[in-house]
Amino acid sequence: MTDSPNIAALAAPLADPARARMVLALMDGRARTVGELGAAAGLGKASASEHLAKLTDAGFLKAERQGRHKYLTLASPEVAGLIEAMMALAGRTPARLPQIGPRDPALREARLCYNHLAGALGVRVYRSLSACGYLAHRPGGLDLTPSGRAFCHDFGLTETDLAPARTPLCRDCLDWSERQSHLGGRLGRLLLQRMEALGWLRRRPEGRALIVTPEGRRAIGLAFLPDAEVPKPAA
Amino acid sequence: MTDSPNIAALAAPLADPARARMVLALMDGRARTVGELGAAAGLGKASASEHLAKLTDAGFLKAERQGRHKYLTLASPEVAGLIEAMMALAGRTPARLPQIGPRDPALREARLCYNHLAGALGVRVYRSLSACGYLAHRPGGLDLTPSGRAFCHDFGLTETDLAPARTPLCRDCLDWSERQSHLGGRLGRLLLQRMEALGWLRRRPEGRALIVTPEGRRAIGLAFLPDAEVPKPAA
DNA sequence: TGGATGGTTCGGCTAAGGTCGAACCATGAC
DNA sequence: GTCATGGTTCGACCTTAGCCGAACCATCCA
Repeated sequence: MTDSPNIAALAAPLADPARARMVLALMDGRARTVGELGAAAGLGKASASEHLAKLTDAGFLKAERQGRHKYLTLASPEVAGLIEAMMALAGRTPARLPQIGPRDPALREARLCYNHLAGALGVRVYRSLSACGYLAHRPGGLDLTPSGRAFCHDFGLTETDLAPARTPLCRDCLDWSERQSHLGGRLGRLLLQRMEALGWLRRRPEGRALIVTPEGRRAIGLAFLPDAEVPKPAA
Repeated sequence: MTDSPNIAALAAPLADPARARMVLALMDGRARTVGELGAAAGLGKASASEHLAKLTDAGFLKAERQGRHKYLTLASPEVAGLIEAMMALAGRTPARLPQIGPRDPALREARLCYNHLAGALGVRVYRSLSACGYLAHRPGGLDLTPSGRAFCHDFGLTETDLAPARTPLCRDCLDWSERQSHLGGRLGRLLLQRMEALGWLRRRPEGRALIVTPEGRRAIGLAFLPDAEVPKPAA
């Protein structure tokens, strides 16, 4: 009777509004304490603790103790990917309201998705890299081409950054607000870090929205095609 | 306070085991009546009706009346895709049990995913088409190349089959048991239909598993590479 | 050592929702 | 018209689980 994968067990932890808000609050990839997440969800300590225990038991969250604090993060990029995918679908289901995507324009333009860049800017980077032949799309996922590798070097990434490792270098991630892919995986994280180091982007103390600095706006305009054509199938 | 997309509202309908079983029962793309789905979930008429109303309200299912029957199907390929993605993730979360993928080997080899071919065979077809340069992967999705178009003609598909339309011709679908992509979209459906017409595959009256006929096994061995290499990024 | 603070556990309250039988409504068959 | 049947609605029961205050435990600080 129960030979099927337990979708229900996977969905149940997310089915509570308070828990969903907590998970969403972690979508910027940063770690939060129990108290912070409880406050974000409008709960007391007790409820927050129970909810978070449920989420970690279900494998959505990972906990790490530091002194008397307990820091919670999303358990894996796969989890983050599922959440973004659900957001993308949730945005379209409410047939009653045209409320598509985030209201906050800053969130639409550039935001953190777990640990990489998302939003219109993330999609633009992804499309530009694809159009220039820096990313190769294959069935299982995504590869950095040799020319892409060269581009990354010019961009300031090191050999060791791009070395093969256990986790995939490139990864597709469906963008919630744009309904297109942006770049995740280790490379997504590295590019974001580099852009921060270059002063193009800055994180806000709160929230997932990223600040695009004036020089960042200029530099990105030069480095990435504004509305890249998708590579055409070979003739 | 509720400025975030309501993940919870999306997850809640799936969070009940009975409802999850019903949705899973529809993953073969066929339509079922309320009574059939209730029986599949082990429920009475009353409960089945209520659950199914909830699922259709949430946008997961689509209902169509025929006489005194009410036929339910999955609402869209997007929904089917989310379910398969959740199955893929649910298969890995139970850190306690190594229960990966379906127990039924027939289900592993070839099965219906909504309306196209999934399982090891579906992945093989997908990889072979990609390796032969028939499918072009681009950021937003997937395209049929001119040579792929020729292949489809040889395979027995018509011009009108492959004509542009509102719904995408090709679509990635993450395979639950294989953890790789297989081919969805209109082309996925057409290929499956063609394979059935050729007598390569047969549907079972019950369940999602497909029967691979002996001649089908032979023909598929000739038509599709057994373990195709993934196309390498351009040098 | 004592106090402040973050987190967990416990107990009790309450609301939500799943289940079923029974009544009811519609459709189709005779 | 009458009956059988698929589906929905209603009412009652009961379990689940979310919520909080209070007690408790652990850690850090003074």
